[in-house]
Amino acid sequence: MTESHPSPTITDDALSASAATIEDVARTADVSTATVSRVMNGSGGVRDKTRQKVLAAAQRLGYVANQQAKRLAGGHSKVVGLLVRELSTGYVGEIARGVDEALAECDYDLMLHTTHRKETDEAAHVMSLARGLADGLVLVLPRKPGAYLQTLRQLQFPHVLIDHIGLNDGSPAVSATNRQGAIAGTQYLIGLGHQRIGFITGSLNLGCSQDRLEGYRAAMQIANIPIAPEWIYEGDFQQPAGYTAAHTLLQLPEPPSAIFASNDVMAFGAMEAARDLGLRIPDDVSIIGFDDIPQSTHVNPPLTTVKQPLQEMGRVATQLLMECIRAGKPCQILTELPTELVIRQSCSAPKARTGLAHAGISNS
Amino acid sequence: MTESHPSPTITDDALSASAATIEDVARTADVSTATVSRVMNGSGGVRDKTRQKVLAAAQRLGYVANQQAKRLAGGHSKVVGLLVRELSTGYVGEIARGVDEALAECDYDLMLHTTHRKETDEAAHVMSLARGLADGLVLVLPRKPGAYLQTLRQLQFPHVLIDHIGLNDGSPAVSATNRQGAIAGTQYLIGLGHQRIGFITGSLNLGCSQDRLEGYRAAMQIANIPIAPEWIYEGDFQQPAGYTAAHTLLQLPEPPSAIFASNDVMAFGAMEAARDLGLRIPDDVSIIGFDDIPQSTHVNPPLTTVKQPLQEMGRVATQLLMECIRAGKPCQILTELPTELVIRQSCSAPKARTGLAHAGISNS
DNA sequence: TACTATCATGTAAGCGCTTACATTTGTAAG
DNA sequence: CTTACAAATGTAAGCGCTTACATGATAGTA
Repeated sequence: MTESHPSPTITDDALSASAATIEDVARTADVSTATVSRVMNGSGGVRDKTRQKVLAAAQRLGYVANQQAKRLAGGHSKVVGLLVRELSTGYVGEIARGVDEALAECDYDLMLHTTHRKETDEAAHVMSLARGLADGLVLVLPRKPGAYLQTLRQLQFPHVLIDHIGLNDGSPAVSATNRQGAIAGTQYLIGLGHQRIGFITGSLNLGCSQDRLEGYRAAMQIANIPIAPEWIYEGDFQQPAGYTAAHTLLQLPEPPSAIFASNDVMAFGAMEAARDLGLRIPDDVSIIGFDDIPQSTHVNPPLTTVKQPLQEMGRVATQLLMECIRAGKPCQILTELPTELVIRQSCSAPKARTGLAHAGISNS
Repeated sequence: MTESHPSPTITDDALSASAATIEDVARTADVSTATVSRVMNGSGGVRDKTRQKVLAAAQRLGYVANQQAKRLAGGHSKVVGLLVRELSTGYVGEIARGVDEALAECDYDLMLHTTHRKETDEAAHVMSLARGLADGLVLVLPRKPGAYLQTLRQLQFPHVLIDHIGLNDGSPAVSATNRQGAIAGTQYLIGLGHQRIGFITGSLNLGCSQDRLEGYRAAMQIANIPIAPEWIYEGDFQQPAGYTAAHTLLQLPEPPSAIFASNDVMAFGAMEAARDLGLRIPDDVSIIGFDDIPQSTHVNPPLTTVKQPLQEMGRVATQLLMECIRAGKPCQILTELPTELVIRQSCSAPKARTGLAHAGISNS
């Protein structure tokens, strides 16, 4: 296709430019392709002298096996697919990093697919990954897994979910102790003396959002603090939602003295809103997040948050996946990794607030 | 290997569990595989009635083409490889995002490979991507491209470099106007009244680092300000280096009143160092970065920086790549995208000259 | 009605590899 | 020096797809 016209350097091309196949190596080493394959894959049963010969030939020709052909012929592709929503937030980045590291250890490659592109294609892409491209799949916070999860299971295709919607539908999954984390965060706030605590939820169609909300509720109930309905604001894990939520909450007749955002990104939004309203953090309002993404250390003030071991989640999920691949079928395990309260400087005991005298409407 | 023993549910398996092949579809639709292929690829020359029949069959069987086979048989894999160092810094994330978006538009998939794993394997992986896995390659800040870049060119394998080491060795590349950016940043500092300006370089084996350093030098020279050798500190683009550098610079007998870090991450380190030394930013020391990664807005104070259009670089590189793929060979283009000074709050006039120097800023 | 163009389909040869199985070679025992 | 068996190697059949080419169907023309 690329090279059809005769060129004066055909011989050269054949030797260097166009890629060497297993057959070229076989010919050069004067053995069969089977032997070359055996040598390249270390399958044994090859005399040492022959092995050397083949290795030398491969080296000389710069032979690199064609992965597609390899996979097609029944081998493994040494690729696992990673399905994420997008890569801009630190959240996914951290998970991806964990996945990548675990993969590196077993010499696998990563096929990344972001679903924020077109929601509709998600299923098609998953299937295409499963149908030949990858040996396994890690799905982070899948959007609409209903469409393919069952197929994946039917196909016995190795896959692991991270932060799945929460239904135990038989696929292995790893997540964090969301409920416990939310309880810890809320109790910390309560311990500081807060009574009126606002809560910004994540997308409520996600299991983890539900769990966090529930944790908040549980902690409040344990402390015997009734929750005013208007304290709970439905967000979507995006910064603007955090901003709007906090903006609304803080202008309530009796505003909360602390705000618990279901993830750090929304907490950032909340901080922005507070600042725009002329409120100091944590003096006028305490803000706590969830996730502990890298940025959390850098914001001003550094954000107190419930740490999710993101990287480790990726890592564990991948290791689980490798086991599935080895076993040739999904292993039905649900793993929960512990969350941990990371105390930084965005929370303090509540103080009498001066009020909203000057709501400076300045945006950079 | 996995399934060799006869199972009692063979028929069931064939129908639902094990994946449908083109042959299954052909049989179901009562046509040849060639026709199915033509339908699935929209190659035309199929009667409408037949098309419907095939489509229906495919639908019913849940048929998804096997990419490996497709690619092997001469088609395109619709995959491009993305080679990056790591994914933790926002820098790569932004680029990857641009790449991903551009890819989404042409319905390509992304194969991610991080080189921070093992430097030695870089070449092998590149070749394995080139040998079948991908249709093209985007290389971000490659470590040791010498080993394979030439091969890639010889193979006429479509590839584009981002932030390449700077040698114009014939591969298409996109980068930012590093020199110009550094000049702009330095001149901004000078305009504020700074004379003693420290500079933290990136890894000096990288072209972009050289260019930025050179830009700094040029701007200083233009302003006729001699540079004390100790003002220039060699960093490596990592936060700790920024910390150490600033820590050292700020404890000089005559410390600089401003520090220009070659990337934002090092600027964050510098800010940390300044704070640890009890210095206020920007009152006691001005700090400026390079890149404008997402975090830069969130740090305290928000970082003034030279923006590199990271996302766009990824996007442009990808578009370039698609052209190469279409053309079937690398197009020799060097693209430079403009940098832009983003003024936030980490720089001000030096303390000693407060009030005097605010005039020279040309940016409204 | 017979005879071409023209279009729709089928046929089959690979793509580069793995692997079960067949064949050859080497070797130790009879 | 056979004989038998294990180890090394070769043979060839796919894996699921694309695509040049062959074939059959359809329709237009004389």
